[in-house]
Parts: sequence; C-alpha cells; structure tokens
Amino acid sequence: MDKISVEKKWNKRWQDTKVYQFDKSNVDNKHYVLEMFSYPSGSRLHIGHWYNYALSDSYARYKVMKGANVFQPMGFDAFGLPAENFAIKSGIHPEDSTLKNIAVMEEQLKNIGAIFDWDAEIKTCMPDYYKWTQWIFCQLYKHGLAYRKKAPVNWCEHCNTVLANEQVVDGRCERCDNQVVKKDLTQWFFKITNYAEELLNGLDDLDWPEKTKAMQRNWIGKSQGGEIEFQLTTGQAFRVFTTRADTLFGCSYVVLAPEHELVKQITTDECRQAVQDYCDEVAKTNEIERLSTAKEKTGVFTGAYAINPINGRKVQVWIGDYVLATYGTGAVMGVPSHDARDFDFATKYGLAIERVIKSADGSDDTLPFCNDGVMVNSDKFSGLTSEEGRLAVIDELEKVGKGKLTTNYRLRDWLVSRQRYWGAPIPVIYCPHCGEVLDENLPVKLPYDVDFRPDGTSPLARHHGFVNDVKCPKCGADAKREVDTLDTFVCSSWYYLRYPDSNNENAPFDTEWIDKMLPVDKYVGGAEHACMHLLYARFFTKALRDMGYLHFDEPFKSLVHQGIILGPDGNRMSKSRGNVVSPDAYVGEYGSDVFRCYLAFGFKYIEGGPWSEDGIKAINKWLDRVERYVLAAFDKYETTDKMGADEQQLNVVRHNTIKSVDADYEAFSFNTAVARMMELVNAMSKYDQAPVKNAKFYQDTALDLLKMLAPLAPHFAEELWEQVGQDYSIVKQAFPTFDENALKLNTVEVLVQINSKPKLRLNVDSSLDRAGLEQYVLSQSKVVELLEGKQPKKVIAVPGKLVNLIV
RNA sequence: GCGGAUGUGGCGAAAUUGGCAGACGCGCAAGAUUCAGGUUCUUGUGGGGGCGACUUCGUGCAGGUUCAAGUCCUGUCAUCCGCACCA
Repeated sequence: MDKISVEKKWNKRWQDTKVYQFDKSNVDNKHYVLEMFSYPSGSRLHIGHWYNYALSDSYARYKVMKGANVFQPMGFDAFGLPAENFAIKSGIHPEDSTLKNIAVMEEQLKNIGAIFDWDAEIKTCMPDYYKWTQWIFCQLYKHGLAYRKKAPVNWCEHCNTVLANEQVVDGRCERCDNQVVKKDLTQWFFKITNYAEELLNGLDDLDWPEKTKAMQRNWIGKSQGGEIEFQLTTGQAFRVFTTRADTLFGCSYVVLAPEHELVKQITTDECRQAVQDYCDEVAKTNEIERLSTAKEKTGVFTGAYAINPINGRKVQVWIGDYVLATYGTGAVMGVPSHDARDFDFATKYGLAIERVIKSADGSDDTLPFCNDGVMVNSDKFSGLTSEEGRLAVIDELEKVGKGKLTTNYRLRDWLVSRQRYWGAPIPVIYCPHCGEVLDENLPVKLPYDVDFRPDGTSPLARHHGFVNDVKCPKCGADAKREVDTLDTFVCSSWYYLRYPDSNNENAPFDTEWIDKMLPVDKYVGGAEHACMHLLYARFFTKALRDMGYLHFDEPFKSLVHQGIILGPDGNRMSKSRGNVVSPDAYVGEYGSDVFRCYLAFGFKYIEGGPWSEDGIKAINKWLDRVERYVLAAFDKYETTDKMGADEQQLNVVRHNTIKSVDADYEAFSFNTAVARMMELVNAMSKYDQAPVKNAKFYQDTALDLLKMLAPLAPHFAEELWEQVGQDYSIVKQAFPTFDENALKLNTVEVLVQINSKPKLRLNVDSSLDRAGLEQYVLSQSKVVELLEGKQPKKVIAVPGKLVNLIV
C-alpha cells in the first residue's frame, strides 16, 4: 500500500463527508477531549506536538468507536514574548509572523489525520477572542479580584527595559550582559489567594496524577501557625509568622526582609550605610540565588531593637535576604536553638543561643534541636509539649492583642501585568478625576502600528493615539489608557470554556451550553504546567462560577501528562545540543500513520524516552504485515464452517486482544495495545498456514483487528476496510467487544512448586477450587515422584496459578 | 534542603490483588527463499555450569517480612523532575 497517497485520499473524504463531526444536538454522551493548545513560536510541529496530539487523538477516536460524542477542538495560544523578541530582531511584526506560523501548523495538524473540530478553532491573539479575555478581566475587577500594587520587575538599565526571568542569565541581561536590577512598578494582580483553600481541597476529588496534585498542594503551601506582634523600642510594630510559637522564649533576634516597609524608618544612623549597601546588593540578586541553600546566610543589624512579647526581652532587629517580603509577613523570629538556619546565623553573628525545648525523653542534648519536644526555660509554659505549647503561647498573646492563630499560604497573588506589546491590552482607563476606570467598550484593540523596540516604557505607551484618544467612561474627561498587556496565562486560563461556543459574539460563552459541555473529560498536556497553568485555569473556573457565569467547580475532570521524547542521545532536544529530530522527514517517508504508531509503540506514554530510528522501520514493516494477513483472510482458499482446534486457538487470542486493547486505550497505554495487536497478527499468520480455513471466522477476526487498529492508524485501516469490501466508514464502526465465553478455558496450566521452586506444569480442570486443586495435584504420579516419598508439611494452592508444596 | 518520581537483558519495554521475571518489538545468530541486496518465512537469543533431561544466579545496592517479593517494609546509592532558606 502506498501509505502516503492513501492518507491524502482519506483526509479529503473524511473532510468532505464530515464523518466525525461533533453532534451539538445531543450532548448527553459528550466526551470533551482536550490537548493543551500550542504556542506558534517555531513555524512547524515538533515531535512533542505529535506525541501529544496524535496519541490523544487516538484516544478520542477510540472513544468515538465506543459510542461517545467526542468534541476535540484545537487552537493557538498566540500571544507571547517569543514573537515579540523575534520581531525586535527581525523587524517582522509579531502579528504577521504569528499568523503565518499558525497557517503552517494548521496545515500540518490536518495531516495528522486527527478528528479536530476546526469549526471551534481559537486564536487568542484575535480580537474576537481577546475581547472576552478583557471582559473576564473586567468581571474579576468588579468582583474585587483584580487590583494594583507595587511589585519588582527585572530591569536592565542598559537596554532600558523589563526582562522576563528567562532573559536574565546569571543575574545579567541576555542581550547586553549588563547587571540586572529590581525595579518597583505598579502592576495588576489577580487575587488567586482568595481561593487558596478551595484550590487545595478541590484536588482531592480530581482524577489527576497524584504527583501533579502533590505539586499543586506544595505550591499552595498551606501551613498553620501563629502571627506574633513585636513592638519596636521606638514604638512601631510588625508581625512575624511562625509554626513554632512553642520556641518563642528562645527568640534572640528578629529578621526583616530587606524590602520590608519598616526598614528605612527604624535603621539607626550608625547602621544606615551598611543597611543601604546590603539592600542594594540584594536588589541585584534574583530570588533563586537569594534562596539558595548553598549560599551562606547573610544579614545586617539595623541598630533597632524589638520586644519579645512573651517575656519582654529586648532583641536585635536584623535584615536578611533569606526573608522574603512576599511570604508570610515578611519578617521572621530567630530561634537559634531550634532551627538549623537560625543556629548558623546566630553562630556567625554572635547572637544568643538558649535552649527552650528538650527532647521528650531528655536524651538528646545537642543543638540545634529542631524536632517537637517539651518546653523548658519558658516560665509557666515549661513542661508543655511543643504541640500544646504552640497553642498556649498564641492564646496567651491573643489576650493582650499580640498574637493570633492563622493559616498561611505560600501561594501568591498572580501578577498579570506585562510591559510588552504582543498581548491583550488591559481594559483600564486612568482619569484625572475618577482614577482607574474599566473600559467596557470591548475589545480594546491592540494597534498594529506600534514601535515595539525596547526604550524604557511599555511599547503601547509610545502609541499616542492608543494612549490618548480616549475619554473617561464615567465623566467624559480626557484620560489615558493602561499601556501594559496581560500575561498570556490569562488567555490560556479560559480557552477551554470558549471552544464549545467559540463563535458566540454576544458573550464569552453561553452559560447553559457550557454547563452541559464542561468539565473537560480528558485533558492531555505536559507536566510542566502542573502549578501555573493548571492552577490558574482552576482559579478562573471557580471565580466565574462564583459570579454565576457557570455552574461547575473544576475545569478538568481527568488529566494525563504525556512524557517527553528525547533526542537520540537521550538528552532533551535542543538546537544548542544539535539533537533535534523533526517529524517532517519521517512523516514524508513513511506517512503519518506509521509515525503515530511508532510513537504509540516505542514509548510508555506518560514517560516518553529517546527517539530511535530503528523503531519506526519496524512499525512500517508490521503494518505491511497487517496488510498481508488482512488481505489473506479475504483471499481464495479452501473453506470450512467448523470451529476446530486451530480456530479455537486463534479465537482465544482474538478475544484476549480485544479485551486488552480496549483497556489499554482507555488507560493511554498505547505501547501495550500495539503489542497485543502484534500477538493477534502473529496468531493470524499461524492460522494462515492451515490448509483449510473457516473464512467467515478468519475474516471477522481480520475486521476486528482493523477496527482495533483504526484509532492508531486511521488512514491505513480505512483503506484496508474499503479494500476488503466493507462499507464506509470504519470511523463509524463500534469498537469490537469480546466474548467472555471464548476466554473461558476448560483447562488451565498451573505451576507445581516444591519449596517455592518451580518444578512442573500441569494442565488441570479450570473449575477446580483450592481444595480440589490440591487434591488433584497431590494425586498425580509425577508429583508423587518429585516428592520422593516425603509428606508435604504445608500446601498452598492458588486456583488458576500454582500449587506450592512445602516439605 | 524539601517534595515527587525513576532504576528490570545489548536496546525500547512488559508484568491485576505479592504467584512461572523479561510479554511485544528492535538488534543479533543460524537456516530457507532470492543471481545478489532488500523483503518474506522458520528457529534461537538474561548470565554462569553441564553432552544432557537439568542446575544455579539474576529486576541499582544492603537488609527484612512471606510458602512466595520487580511488586510490601527499613536503610542506602544513582539519575531525573518540581519547589526553592516556607519560618
């Protein structure tokens, strides 16, 4: 078979006859299969796209054959930094390059032969999509979930621009190698932290990989503890968060984040220079360096003192880069005796170390002692366990207004402002009289004629018309537009809601309709999105639910991560390594079905692995083998209508294969599905040698094989289906069902072990129970022989498996 | 440092609840077909020992539980991923 030309033929016929179109008229048995949409940065599909899309499509096709009304859309996450950077380098406008890339990728995606519903296609950079992204921004704003505050960005003074983390290499600008510093800008945030608790609890009921759920739990990072107020000797106060209030008596200093608002006020004149120098240094380091455990903890004394509220002691106030302004209260207490890090810090700077917790049995007298134990040297609290003490200390402080029990989350609010051109404009207007006002005259169009080269401001700020041709919607005064754009994660946080209703011009989606279409039944995409995208999307769903726009709690009921296909050298494919394998040459040589089948067979789906060229040749040969035996079944030969021993043998394999392949597809275990089908083909090849064959049975078996293969090699299976005279189309066929009776064997082989060592295999009546099996085996002369006259002390019989005789 | 995973032949990998480790395929070897290469077909293929029916070792390493462990438990090493001093 010329697999390439056959693919063209069937792609066209499928499209012409709309053979697998989603039926919107009845969605009771809908099955929404979604793959993470792609970013059109390179112009062509890479192997990762294929691995994700082609095999998810096989799952979708399998679901169609199982009777589901499958909705499988495709689209493009089209805004983003790479297109803009490419534009700065090449002078090609991001819109032009993006739309061109999309056109190429669309063509390639169509050649996969996937059942994508192109009517539902989304491109996030088009006004008919980002209009609604902006609309959602407005709704979040109106519900108090969008707000502005100052936050640092990476700033290159030489290039006069904001840099993404990705553009900062070892603390320097990737373009000019200049030192990158932090600069505070007022930016927009979404209040995802309002949903921290629900985002955490909701994970329990999701059919997601446990690993992913664990990662999200850690990301949200809930911890219970106490907030304790320290008063400075100069009057001001600040709070620290601690999970170990039981160690409060051992607190000998406190540390503020260098960015803490009090630092400037409280630093004494003698310490001012040192503190200033330290803060300047910290501004140069990124968070990862700052939090590196390999680095020695550093800090400087501010000259200020605070009062430990539990015992009235005066303690020094330090600043240290290991305390983050964004986590907890931006201040921590130092208890050197019971925290390893504090111990190092105190030792280095000569601060007091006093034991206030002893081990429960008193046996461990080393410091630091970081486990729970029993309080000592703690006034009236001495003798309490750590667990009791934590509550008692906070309780005591609460009485005097100096403490409370709190829950702290690691999760931070989501910063959505980008000082970039290629994104959805933030629909806000700044009026000299009314302040910030939403612009609900949507879309706020992204102008085309913008100078997006970096010059110290957001590119849109330089577009005079965009910024200034606007009146305040409230009072009509001359006003100015917001010039930042939205993070592309905003676009991708709701696209799954748009797909089912992507042509709706009156709303982002119809509530009643998406309540029927959502949640997504199977979401497939990379594990790298475990914390950001998947969490943001869950947040959007919950926020929109609380506003009444939809009525379900979670966007993605079931989630699968595909693995990563590595280069032939076992490393991640990258241009710099020179190990990138393009799918194009293989698809061109063998066809998309062969390529898809190789991806299916060569890897465990969720793990991926190194690319190998040998594997694809093997699959090509195997499909040829399939063709030979399917055609052989419909060839002329001497026939019988009896089900003899040969037929029975093949029939058992046939039904076993159906049973296994069905379960394998459901579980995304494509490699074993192919293996089982190979076994069936091997059995057919053996049966083919029989001089007289049961044609009806042989042909039915061949047709079952084609149906099972159709999800993985759709064009190939469709072509053979036609060649053996079946009616169009195999896509519409029900997945084969297996006959339980065909699998029931009269006899089954059991293993006889003596002292757990395999000795003998016996065919026994499969209906025997434990006692019957034991009795039967012991009566066999061969077994008696093996026992050499000894009596078994113990007999373990497992019906259908083995009998173990202990002598 | 914390969290999560992974570790099985020369290679990709299989292996319900603990129940014959290595299915399926690649590669390799031998044979048949072929002028030859390719294709196709047959057989073999974890290591050691034995002519042999057999025997022994074997799932990163070391222990343990069990009649029985790739699977469960403890410890340990290595690799990968994620988060990053989380107070």
